[in-house]
Amino acid sequence: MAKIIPGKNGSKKDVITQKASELFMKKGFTATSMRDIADAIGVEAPSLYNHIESKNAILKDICFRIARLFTGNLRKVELSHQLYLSKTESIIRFHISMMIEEYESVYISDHEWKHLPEPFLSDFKTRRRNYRSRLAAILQKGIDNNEIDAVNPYIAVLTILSAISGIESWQRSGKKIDAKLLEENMVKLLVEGLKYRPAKNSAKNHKVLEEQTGFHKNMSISKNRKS
Amino acid sequence: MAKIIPGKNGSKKDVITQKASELFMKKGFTATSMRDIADAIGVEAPSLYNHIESKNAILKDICFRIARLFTGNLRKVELSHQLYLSKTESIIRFHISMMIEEYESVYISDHEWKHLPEPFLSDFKTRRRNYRSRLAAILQKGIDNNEIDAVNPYIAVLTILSAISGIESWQRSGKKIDAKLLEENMVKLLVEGLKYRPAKNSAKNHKVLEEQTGFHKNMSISKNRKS
DNA sequence: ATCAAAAACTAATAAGTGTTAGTTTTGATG
DNA sequence: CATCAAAACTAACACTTATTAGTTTTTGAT
Repeated sequence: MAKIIPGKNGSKKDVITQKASELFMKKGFTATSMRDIADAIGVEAPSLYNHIESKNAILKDICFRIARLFTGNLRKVELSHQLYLSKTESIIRFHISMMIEEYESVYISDHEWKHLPEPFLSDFKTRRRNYRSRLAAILQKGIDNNEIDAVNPYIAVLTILSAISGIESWQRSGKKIDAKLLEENMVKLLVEGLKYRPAKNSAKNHKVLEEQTGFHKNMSISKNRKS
Repeated sequence: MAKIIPGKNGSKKDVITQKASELFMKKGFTATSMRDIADAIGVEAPSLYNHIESKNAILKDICFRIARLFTGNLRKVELSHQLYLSKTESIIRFHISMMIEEYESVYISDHEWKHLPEPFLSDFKTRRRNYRSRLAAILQKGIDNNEIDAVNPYIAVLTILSAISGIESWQRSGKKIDAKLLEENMVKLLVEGLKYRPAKNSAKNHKVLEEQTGFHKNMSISKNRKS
């Protein structure tokens, strides 16, 4: 009789959750059956129900655990004393490291949350909206403080978060990139884009582009800077 | 007897593909049944097979149509005479406008491609890899040319593409943002992050951050610039 | 060794899946 | 109106789904 062997620091439930995460990520939540999970563990499907409540409950556990981690970090950053740009950067770094260390769970809570059953679905969406608002509020204060350039903070939040959530597909794509290199490059790209830059400093560089290509005419990025 | 009413400029097959796209996006490919699609159109499920080959074929059509559009644009940009930063910007703009105008199809080809049946799955993955490589090559030339700051081009490509693919969740989130505003803000964030900036120009701003928070010590973004 | 609880098993259920076969209805043409 | 193909229908198939019920095996403590 096959059995579930609990890992060093995890219950049998954790073993199931972990194998399920792997499969949810590889095949998607709906396309993964209880039999798939059971097979991967080496056990019959009904046996799983001695440890878990339902397939939906596995998804719920994954999504809400990740949500708690992100919310916990956000609270810590909100209470810290840093410049708003630094707060933003440290949140970005947290997201990246979560994506690297827990990418299966984070991926699932990013991509499969829509299959949560009510009332968890509504709850999750509310928390998600709330998280983004609080992050946008930090950006807004950074803008008011002249640390961050005048962008629409909601668009910036969305851009940043979705940029980071794409790391997963990179993980999977064979060339595993060094984590530190990945983090530094992404932070650079995202934070440089946010930084407030007095107009004079960037004028020189812009000029070059205008002269050579008519850059300013139909595709300037500085034209609508105030909007 | 209910029937499929073809739209102004589309066959009955197009009607099916379009309704299917809506549902694939809202519920996911696997969670959407042929009966769901048929119900949404107001017809019985087997009737669909007078117009389409299979459920998988609907997905295949969606994914490869979008792939063709992106590849077509990329070729055009590659052949154009612009600075590499401008090429990058115009590709970014194309992605954003595709996301706004065809967000259901683009979303599906971004998120549901893994459910493609072979041999289409392998084909799609190859095209995807290829597209990213060509985009990374443009960035690399921009770096060599001192138009783009020295980042890892693969990471930059990934960051940019996934940032843009996140627009969808914004569309859905109620507050539909003005398309032009969205585009300008995203382009600004992403292109500013790429731009080559001689070290001197940004020094002043950096100084402020260092003095106030010890920013440079454990979370500098300029330290590892070479890596 | 005994006994109870935990956890595995088999069997079964009711519902849902994509799809095919065969039949009827529809709509345009002569 | 008659005809014929296009396109709808109903019925059915062969599977798969998550989950429950009931039974047997395993495990660990006495």
